[in-house]
Amino acid sequence: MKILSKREQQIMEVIYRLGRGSVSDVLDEIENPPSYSSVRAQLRILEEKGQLRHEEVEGKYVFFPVQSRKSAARGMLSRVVDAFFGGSQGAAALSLLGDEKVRLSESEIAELEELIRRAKEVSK
Amino acid sequence: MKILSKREQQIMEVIYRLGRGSVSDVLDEIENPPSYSSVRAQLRILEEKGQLRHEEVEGKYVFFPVQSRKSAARGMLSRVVDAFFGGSQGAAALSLLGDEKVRLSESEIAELEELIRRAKEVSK
DNA sequence: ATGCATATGCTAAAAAATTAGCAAAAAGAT
DNA sequence: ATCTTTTTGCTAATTTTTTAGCATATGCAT
Repeated sequence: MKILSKREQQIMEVIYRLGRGSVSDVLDEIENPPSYSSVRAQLRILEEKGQLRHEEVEGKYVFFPVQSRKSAARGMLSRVVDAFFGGSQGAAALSLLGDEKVRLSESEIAELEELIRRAKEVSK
Repeated sequence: MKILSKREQQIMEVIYRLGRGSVSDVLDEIENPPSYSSVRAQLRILEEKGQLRHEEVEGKYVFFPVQSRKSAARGMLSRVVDAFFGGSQGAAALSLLGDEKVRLSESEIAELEELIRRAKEVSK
């Protein structure tokens, strides 16, 4: 996937956080926002670039990502993993989980245990 | 931390991957590279912005990041976690570990088990 | 010592990104 | 019905980013 400009990235992050949104929705989520016009232009550009699509809902355009949140997340994570963890997803995951403030839910713990079980199977 | 431009990001990623590097080192790591001059200018700008420092080694400048790899990694990860996982580091870690291609080393497995033990303690 | 390769410093040009402005349509309120 | 608000379409101006160019210094080989 092509690298996006700063503002474009910011807007994509908003869209992924919201799931979908109109120009105003996006505008409201931006810290020191540019004009309504500018946000509009960015959304149009992102649609041209194939990152977004829109549908008309009650007279206004609602934008949503073409790529699923999951696959976009994978893409972003793998970039960080490559740059900072030498491509090791395990190391990156440990960095995330090693944070003091992390609190895992029961189901997350269960999933982790399952993953570990499988990892052990594989390495046998 | 201020958001960097596309080229600046690309160069920071190279620097973090390499640990440190001269203009040529960085140039060699870029796919469709601009001129030597351009890379030089970017490095200078990144130094002005406080992202990099340099020292002179055998007549040439070697650039290295001001922020440690670890803390830069945390920053990048937390951005992705916020945008795509609603701030849940656990969910992000599971996404990383859930990848089919992941192969965990024995020590990584041990660390994970230790983390889980502690997580269970906390939730008791 | 001359020429070549590889550095940096500085600056200006070119390209891309970002923003705002104006016209017009549609929806809602009075 | 008219006024106000919110919307889109289009376009132009501004700002930032990205790039290259020229002058100059240094090390190395001839």
